[in-house]
Amino acid sequence: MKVLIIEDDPLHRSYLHQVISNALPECTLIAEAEDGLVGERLAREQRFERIVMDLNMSPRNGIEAARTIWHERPDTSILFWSNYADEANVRGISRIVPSGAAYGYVLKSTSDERLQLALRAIFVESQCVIDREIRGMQQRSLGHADEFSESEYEVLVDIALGLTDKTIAKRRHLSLRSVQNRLQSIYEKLGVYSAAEGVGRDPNFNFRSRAVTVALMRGLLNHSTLERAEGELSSWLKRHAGA
Amino acid sequence: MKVLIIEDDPLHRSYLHQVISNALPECTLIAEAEDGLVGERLAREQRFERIVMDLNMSPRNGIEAARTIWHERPDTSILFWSNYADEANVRGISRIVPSGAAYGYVLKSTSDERLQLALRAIFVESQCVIDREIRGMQQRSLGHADEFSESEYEVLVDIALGLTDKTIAKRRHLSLRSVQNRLQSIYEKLGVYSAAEGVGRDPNFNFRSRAVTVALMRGLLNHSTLERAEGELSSWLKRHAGA
DNA sequence: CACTGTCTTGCGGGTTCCCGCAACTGATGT
DNA sequence: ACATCAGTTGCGGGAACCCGCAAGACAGTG
Repeated sequence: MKVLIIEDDPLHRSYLHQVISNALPECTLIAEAEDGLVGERLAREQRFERIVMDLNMSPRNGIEAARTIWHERPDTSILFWSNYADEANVRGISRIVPSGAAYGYVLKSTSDERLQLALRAIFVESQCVIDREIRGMQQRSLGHADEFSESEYEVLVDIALGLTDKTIAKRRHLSLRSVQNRLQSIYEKLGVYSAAEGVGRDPNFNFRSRAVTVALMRGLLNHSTLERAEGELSSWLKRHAGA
Repeated sequence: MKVLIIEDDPLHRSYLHQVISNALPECTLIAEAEDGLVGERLAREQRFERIVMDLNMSPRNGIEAARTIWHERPDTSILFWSNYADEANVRGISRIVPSGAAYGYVLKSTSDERLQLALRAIFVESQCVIDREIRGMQQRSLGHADEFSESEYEVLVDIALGLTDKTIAKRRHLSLRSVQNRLQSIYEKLGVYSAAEGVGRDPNFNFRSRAVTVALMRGLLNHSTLERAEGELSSWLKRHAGA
């Protein structure tokens, strides 16, 4: 059995190395990569099927690396080991995980034992292991009324990128009014209408830009989501430059 | 000599502990705190005059802890040891450092030797040590034309919080038009007017909300700055509820 | 089939934003 | 005293935003 570690912090890397060799004595090779790019390369060249990786790395964060790795070998088992329980991360991962692949999401703050259990469950039993905190967040954001539908999420990203209603409409193939409807429900779900639990709409606020920071503070959006979206946007803008 | 470590990551904490005992053999006591609150308490109760602390912690991040610690004992020497070189952090620190206090800002990615040198320089020689990357950023943001004046920065924070022009004017005691002037220069300095180095203003963009994310991606604003500002805002809103 | 709930689109209009233009203040330098 | 330059304020207007209202589309249900 071979395991690949992709993690930029050297301390965390060596800690992981040690925990893995404890939890998986049958492991014969533990390789390390310090960012997403060399991680992708090692996974491809040495055909790793078991990977533990961090999410917040630069250049090339964990989600992007996982995307290309899973694209090349969909049966790879990946354990994400991250500091944060951002909804942006969870959403990003659930968008790219191939059906049938074993994966896990464990917070760095969990105990040694939990981490070891997760390692065995994923790499030996091919089970999926999601930390309780993450699951909780998935439920909360999925079950309740303030769930974000995929289309609402897209529009949220677009206003964060700073697009006008009109441009969003063009990009997402909607009418102007539909975009604005989505905006209204986004504002409502983000609770942007009033700072202090008031009922009415607070005339002190510009809902649009407040929505952006609220989404960021809630972890609904994060740095790398935005960078990725920015890239997609600029290529779209080039394609539609004439229009 | 006694040193206090304030750092939430246990691995980084023990690493710091080890490096400190190496670099400062004359040190007789090394205490550890895992967040800003207990850090403040320990510093107060046991009268630490030398502190190494992380910036990104919750609850109570490094800057807030440093503020209260310096408030109680302005001669404390503090070495900030952080992952990021955000302008928000640098700005936040330079706002609270008492005149004459020795402090340092070192990135976690620097080598052992540099960290050890910094420790001796600050805690033994009472010098200030700022990592080259940070200095570079200070220069870039201060020397060039795209420096942000303090007043512009305030307005930037306000639009990130989602205030309307009118409310910003009331809060900052300006006319409406002055606020908008500041906005214009902010937009210009952030380079929000066009995605692809065009000259004119891109009608696809809503400059206001784009400015927020650009500022965040550049590290001009960050999570904890915004939380702090949000708190100040809500108390201001309460005071001026009737007006 | 009728009923209901969700989603979309158009219309109209009040409000806010964005900004060019021009006048005024105040500080600085020669 | 005069010129200059940065910063502030008012005015006016075009564009964008926010949203209530109502009409249509479409799926699921009894």
